[in-house]
Amino acid sequence: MSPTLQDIADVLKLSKSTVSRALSGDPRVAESTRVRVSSLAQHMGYRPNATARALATRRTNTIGLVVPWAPRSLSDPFYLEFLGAAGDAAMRSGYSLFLSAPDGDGAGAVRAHAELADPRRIDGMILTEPKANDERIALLHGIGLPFVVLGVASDPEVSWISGDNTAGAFDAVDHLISLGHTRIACITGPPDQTASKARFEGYRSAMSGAGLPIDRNTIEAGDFTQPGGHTAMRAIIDSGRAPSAVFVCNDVMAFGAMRALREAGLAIPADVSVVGFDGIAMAEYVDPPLATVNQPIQELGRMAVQILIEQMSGEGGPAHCVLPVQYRPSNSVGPPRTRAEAINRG
Amino acid sequence: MSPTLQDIADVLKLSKSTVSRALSGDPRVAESTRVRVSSLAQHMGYRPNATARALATRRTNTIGLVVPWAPRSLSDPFYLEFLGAAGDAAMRSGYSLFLSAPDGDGAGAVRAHAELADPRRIDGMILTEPKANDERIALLHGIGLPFVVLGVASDPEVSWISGDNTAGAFDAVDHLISLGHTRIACITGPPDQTASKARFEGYRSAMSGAGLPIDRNTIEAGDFTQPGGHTAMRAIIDSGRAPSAVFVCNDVMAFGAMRALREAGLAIPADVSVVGFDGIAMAEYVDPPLATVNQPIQELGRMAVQILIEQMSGEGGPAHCVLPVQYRPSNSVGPPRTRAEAINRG
DNA sequence: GTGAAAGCGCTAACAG
DNA sequence: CTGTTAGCGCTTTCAC
Repeated sequence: MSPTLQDIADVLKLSKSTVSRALSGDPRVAESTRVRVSSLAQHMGYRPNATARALATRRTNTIGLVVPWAPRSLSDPFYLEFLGAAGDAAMRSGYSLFLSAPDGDGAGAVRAHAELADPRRIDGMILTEPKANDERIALLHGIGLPFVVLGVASDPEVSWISGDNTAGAFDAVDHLISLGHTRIACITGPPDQTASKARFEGYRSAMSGAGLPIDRNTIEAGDFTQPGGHTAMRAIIDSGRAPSAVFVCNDVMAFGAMRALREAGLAIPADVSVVGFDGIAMAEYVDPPLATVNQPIQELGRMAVQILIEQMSGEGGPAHCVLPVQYRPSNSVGPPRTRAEAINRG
Repeated sequence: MSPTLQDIADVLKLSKSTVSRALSGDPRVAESTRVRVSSLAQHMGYRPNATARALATRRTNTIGLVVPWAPRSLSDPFYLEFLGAAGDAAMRSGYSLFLSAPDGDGAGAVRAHAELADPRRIDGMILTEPKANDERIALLHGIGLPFVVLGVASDPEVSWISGDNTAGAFDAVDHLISLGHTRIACITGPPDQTASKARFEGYRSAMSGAGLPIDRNTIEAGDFTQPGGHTAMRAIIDSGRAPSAVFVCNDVMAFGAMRALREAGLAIPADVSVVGFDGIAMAEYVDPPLATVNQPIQELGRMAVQILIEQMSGEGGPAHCVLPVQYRPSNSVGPPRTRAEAINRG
């Protein structure tokens, strides 16, 4: 058994109250005893029992995080990176991360959140992939547990942090337009997610800002997975005249789309330019390297934890934080064929 | 405040012990009272306080998991998938996952393990990426905390689970040999990790089994990251005559290697065939699709939890479990150029 | 400055 | 079958 407060108290002939105070830096305890206590504690290898402390203080120093499982099957590197950054930040602030990975449908996810969202188990929670009217948000509000959302939440009372989806999408599409593309397809995320909507809005506004029409046949909803991107791209190709460029709402779907294009015998970017979103490491390593919108993933993780800690301390109102993103061109985009040929002809 | 056992007991004019027993399915309690108790509990929305229970039972129903951070930066989808599967399995068995993501060097990782490995905080632990003489294993043994390793541990007292690294590597390299390759490079993982050694051993034995020499200039150590794979491939290319095939010890390094080959103007597989290891989803979506060794990632996660639960129950000795892997050919491999040309001339 | 005592919510002997 | 009694290890009034 590892030593307890009482063990230390016994040796020093003190009460455990005093030992507790000495260790927690209570100013009322004499400097001399503080020194004696802490050096003995060190010597005995004392480590406070987090469970007992949690029971007494009603604070667990633990943050809950539910990562999306279905249908992404957790294969999106974006989440692993986010998770790592959040975990690291939490640990630095003395918090631990409690992880839940619900399987299956929306109901399963909500249930997982409900199970995890026990104020006696965690002090706060990080939510990902918010939907338009997310039941989970209502649930947490009802419970009264502090939380922060990775992604934009409509309720102004809710704290959230997000990359600038609309601006990033705008920049990406605007670049395509500036290269001369006029027929630009879009593969969106699940329609009910706020990130999907925001990125589509960036696409829409860039298109209409340039006076370009949006052909519904070139808009296809994906599910943020590779197979989803593949299927969506295939549908766009099959729907008739292929676009000269496609804006895909996340990187892993873009990989699927690139594959579909190759299978259809279309070259990237000669026939079709492709742009993704997220800026995961893998994007630089596909062929051709994928143009994408870099999200500050590490920063998102760190800030999410920081905002949550503020929320948990109870001070200040809800925080809404939009982090800038950076469009990063690459060889997956080029001028449309007609234009390219014109240039070649000089 | 959510209701406690005492609240239920008060309403029913029972003692909290009885209520506790009724809820935990103790056979001694009368069927009638059990019904009354559980229906009231349900009605009042009673949820046991995990913290209090943990303090009383000295069991936390929590599993600790440290994911490797540096230098992989958590960008390897293999770990996210493993994490998800383990989390899911844990939850189904009534356990929660406690996550730690140490930053930086080996010392930081060991410290993170030491912090997490508190028997009063978690009941057991899953370790990843074991090294040959891993201090963390000694540490956990010293603490007496049950744990299971993802990867092979040399100490027979330690439970572990692993894909069949050597056989998988052998099959992959053997396939290359059967296509006529004789000069096959190898990019290994960090030399101190057991998985690196085992995969290299598969490579070595396939080569020597076919009577092929191993050229040290074509063996390069990577670090399981994309940039690492890129650098290693570059070094092999620069070292002199390029090999006609390369076996890369994980998929993300293979992506880096493919990029290095392209940058050097070498075609895949016409000039150089590439095989990876792990079977992450992304492998199917690069161009050309990467031949790789499929690990049963989901199964590894599930089994790791299952073995750990057995260890924690104290019954049975250490378990050592090797799961079969499956080599999956794809378009990133083909016959060597000379042979291909010979066939063409046919 | 320090100690005594109560209690966080639950489980686990030990009685009856 | 059920109640009583002790804790699990820590924090936190309230006294002195």
